[in-house]
Amino acid sequence: MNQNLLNLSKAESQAKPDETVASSISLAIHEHRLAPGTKLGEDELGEIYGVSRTVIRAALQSLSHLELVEIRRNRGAYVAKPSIRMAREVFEARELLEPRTARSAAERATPEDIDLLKRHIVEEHEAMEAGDQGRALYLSGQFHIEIARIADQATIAGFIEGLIARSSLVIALYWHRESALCESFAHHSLIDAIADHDGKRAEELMRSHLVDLHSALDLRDKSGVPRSLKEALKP
Amino acid sequence: MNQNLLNLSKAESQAKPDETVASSISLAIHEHRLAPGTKLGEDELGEIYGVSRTVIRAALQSLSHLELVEIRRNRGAYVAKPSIRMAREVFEARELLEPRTARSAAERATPEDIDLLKRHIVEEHEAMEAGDQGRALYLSGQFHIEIARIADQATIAGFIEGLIARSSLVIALYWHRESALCESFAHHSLIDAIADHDGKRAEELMRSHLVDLHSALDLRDKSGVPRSLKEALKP
DNA sequence: GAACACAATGTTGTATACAATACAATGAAT
DNA sequence: ATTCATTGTATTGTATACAACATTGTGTTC
Repeated sequence: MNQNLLNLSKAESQAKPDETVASSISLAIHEHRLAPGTKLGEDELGEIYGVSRTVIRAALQSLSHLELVEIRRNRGAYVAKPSIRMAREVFEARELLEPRTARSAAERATPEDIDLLKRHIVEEHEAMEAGDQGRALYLSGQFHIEIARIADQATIAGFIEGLIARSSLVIALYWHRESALCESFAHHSLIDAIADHDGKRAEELMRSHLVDLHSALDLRDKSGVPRSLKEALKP
Repeated sequence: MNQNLLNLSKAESQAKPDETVASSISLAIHEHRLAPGTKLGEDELGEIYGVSRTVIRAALQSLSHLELVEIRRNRGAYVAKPSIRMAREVFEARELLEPRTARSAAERATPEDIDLLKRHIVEEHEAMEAGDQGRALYLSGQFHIEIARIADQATIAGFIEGLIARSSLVIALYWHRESALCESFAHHSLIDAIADHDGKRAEELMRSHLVDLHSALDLRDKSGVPRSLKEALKP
C-alpha cells in the first residue's frame, strides 16, 4: 500500500508550517526586503502567516541557529546585524571553503549539474533585467550553494549555505554602492571551468570571485561612526 | 511544577531552561551515556527535567540543528546515527579546518591561553585515571574547541564545535576497539608547539592527530551488513 | 524641577489542553 | 493462515491561557 520508495509517510511529505515560515522570512532577508535590525514580533508574524506564536517561535529559533536572526531573551527577535568583524570572518571562511569546493564540483559535475547551473544563471539574468536586484542577489547565492551541492560534501555544503545566508546580511550592511559588480560574468566563467572539469581553474576562479566580492564591501573600521545611539551619544 | 529533579542549580534553571536541557543532553551524548538511535520522548524528558514539553521541544530543536539529534515529523526525536558517509565527511571537514586553526592559535596564543590548555589536559588525565572514559572523551573534544577559540575566528570555531559534537557520535558508532589511542600524547605535543608559537608545527601536528583519529575508526563500507532490517530482508 | 519608585502596557516565556498523526493490536474476510 | 481494515493507544503538532519580564509613563518626594 505504501509504494513510496523513500518511505515518506503522509506527514513527512506534507507541509511543515514552521519551516515554511522560516524559509519565507529567510527569503525576505536574502532579498533585502527585511533590513538588519528589524524587529520580528511574534504576534505580528503570527497574524501575517495565520499561525500561532508556537509555530513562529520555532521558525525564529531555526533562523537564529543560522545566525540570520538574533534572539534576545525577553526582548524578542531581530534580523541579525553582523559586525564588521563578523563580516570579515564570514568572507574569510568562504574564501577558505568555497575554492576547494568549486574544485571538487568541477571534478564531479555531471551534464545535468551543468544544465542546472546554466539555468540558474539565466534566471539570475532575468531577475537583473527585470530590475529585481533582491531576487538577483538571492539567486546568485543559490548558485554558490548549488556548486557546493554538486561537490557532494553535505557537511561542508551546509556550512557554505549558512555563510551565504550571512553574506546577504553583510552585503545589506556593508555594500559599497560605487563598486559595480558583474556577478554573472564571474559565474559564467566558473561554469565554463566546471563544464570543462578543470578543477584547478574553477578553484582559482572561485577564489578571485570571492576576493572581488570581499573587496567590494566597505569593511573599514568605523569606530567614529557607531551604529548604536548608546555609543554615539555617550561622552 | 518546578521541582528540581536533577542537579540543576537554581541559577541554571532560572536563566535559560531550554539551553540547560540542551547542554545536559548534549553532554550525555558526548560522554556516550546516550547511544545513537535512542528515542528522546518529549514527555519523558519533561518529567526528568521538571519542565514542560515546550522547553524540551526547544532544546531538541536546538540539538537537531547541531545534527546531534534527528527529528522525524510526528515520530519524535532520536539521538542521531551518522552514516559511514557522514562520518567520513565529518573527519574530512575537520582535517580541512582544524590544522589551519591550530596554526592561527599557535600564532595568537597568550600565556593565559596556554595555561588553560594545560589545565584541560590535566583534567583529561584525571578523568582517564578515574576510569571515566566518557568524560575523558568529552574533555578531549573541549580541548579542540579551546584551540579554535584561541584562534579567534568565531565563525570557524562554531563549525568546529559542531564537527566535534558529531565526532562523538561517530566515535560511538565506529570506534575500532583494538586500536588503542593515546590522545593526551598528541595533545601534549600540540600544546608544546602552541606554547612555542610554532604555527607550522602546530598545523602539522594537528593534521596528523586527526589522521590518526580518522584511521582509528572502522569506516569500511558494510553494504552487506545493513543497519536496518528493511534493507537486510528486502530481496 | 530632578530623581526615584511604582504602576501600566505590551511582549516574551512557559504550561497545558486539544487536535492530528503514527503505530500496534484486534478482528473480519478470503 | 494471511491479508486487510478498523479501532485503540501513545506521541507529537498546534493553539491558547497565563505568568514573568522589560519598557514606558506617571506620580510622589525631596
